[in-house]
Amino acid sequence: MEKIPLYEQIKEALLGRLASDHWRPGELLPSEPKLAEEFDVSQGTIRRALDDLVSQGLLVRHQGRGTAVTEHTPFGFFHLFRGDGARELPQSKTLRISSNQASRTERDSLELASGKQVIRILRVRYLNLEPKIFETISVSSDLFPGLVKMSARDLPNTVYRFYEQEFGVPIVGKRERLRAATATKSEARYLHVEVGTPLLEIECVAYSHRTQPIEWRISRCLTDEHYYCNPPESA
Amino acid sequence: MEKIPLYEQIKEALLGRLASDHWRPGELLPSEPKLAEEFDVSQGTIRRALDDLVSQGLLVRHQGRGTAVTEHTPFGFFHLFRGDGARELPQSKTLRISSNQASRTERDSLELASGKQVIRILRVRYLNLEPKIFETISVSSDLFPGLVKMSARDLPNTVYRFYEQEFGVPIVGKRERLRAATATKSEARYLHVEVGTPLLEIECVAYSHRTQPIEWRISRCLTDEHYYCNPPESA
DNA sequence: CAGTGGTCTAGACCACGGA
DNA sequence: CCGTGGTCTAGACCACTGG
Repeated sequence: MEKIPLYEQIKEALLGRLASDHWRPGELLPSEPKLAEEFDVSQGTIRRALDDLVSQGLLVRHQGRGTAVTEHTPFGFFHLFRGDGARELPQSKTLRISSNQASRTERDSLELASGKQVIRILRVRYLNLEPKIFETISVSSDLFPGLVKMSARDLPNTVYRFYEQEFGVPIVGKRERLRAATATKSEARYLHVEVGTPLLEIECVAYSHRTQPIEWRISRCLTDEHYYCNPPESA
Repeated sequence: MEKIPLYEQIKEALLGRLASDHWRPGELLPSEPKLAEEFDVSQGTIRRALDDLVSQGLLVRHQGRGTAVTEHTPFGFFHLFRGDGARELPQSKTLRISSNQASRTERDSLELASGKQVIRILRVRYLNLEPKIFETISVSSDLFPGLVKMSARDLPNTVYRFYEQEFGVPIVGKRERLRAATATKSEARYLHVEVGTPLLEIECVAYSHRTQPIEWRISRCLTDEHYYCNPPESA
């Protein structure tokens, strides 16, 4: 028999509601006394559950106002900084959106059954108006119906909010792997550098609640004027 | 007037004892009721302070045993993984230990006054017996008296434990910046690759308690068979 | 077994935000 | 002003560790 603490059960219940869009990002949750009454536990137990979700980054507390679902800023997940430490929001130009049979790597990363389809997005991202990142994104076709028929022009700059608003798929965590690489011919063309220029390769799997993988992404970045920061800069 | 919560004051007090080596790594702290009595607060307040320090990675709890000062494993801070996800401990060969006037970058990173001396350590690190990392380390001469007179042969494989045990300087946090680079002539020689081979450059400032910078390090890594992982793999 | 941390309760008072 | 979360208390019972 498993012995699961009350606050874990409550976390799980709240997680379910968050995942199913029961509350929208930015929306206030019921107050702690309300939740305590609903789950028939003490306020302290509710606090413990909420605290955990806050430290996971899913909720934000505001004294005097309430506890709200986190609104993910475009910055939240972007780890590239300018040499002087300033943050800069990338502009994106989507090159192609296509649908394909998932490759072995895509199936592994996204935990897809063999034979499943994925949607691939190819884009170039600009920092300070200069092309700095060449990026390929893969997501399951099942989770994003109709995405493949979108025009490249209509794909927004930052896709995580878009995933959430258009397809109800929230991105709340990611795991990244970094390597050094060199520019291929096509990357060199898009990034205006020579073939063989060193690039920082960031392979990223983004997760929704409960660690379900949603998106697999490879970003190949020019780091002549930027760097990847861990942990992200405070400012 | 500042209003500082009790648990923050207690954290600060405990932090002071940790920094001054009042308790050794691995050693058990007094129990929660003992600490509560000593600080004249309730056990809950002590728990809150300890919880915070645990989540900072400074303490570890063991139900039924007690709360202990974290012993930092050599793995704790090493973020390079093999392609298959396995962790591997690097072997190190120290090439040179020297003392120099701190450069501008070193002064900035280590928050040193101008004119201060630093000790520089040059080494090559091996993964699976192959040279994979070329590393330069800088620390303040003031904090590590006598280090410069050590033989390169006697410098241990992993230096953070060494800093703590020999000089009473604990490393409890770090900030890393990553870039793509290419091998210089001397790096190419030591790493057995060609000049221009892409390298992952990790610039790292390591901190002791209360965010005092202790060590500045640049690691230039071959990532043909390894990657940098964020967050670190669970296993 | 005694002592530890882990969970949970019920209450108090405070600081802040918005109406 | 009221309702929110933030801090703090005092106590209960449980689960685990060690001798």
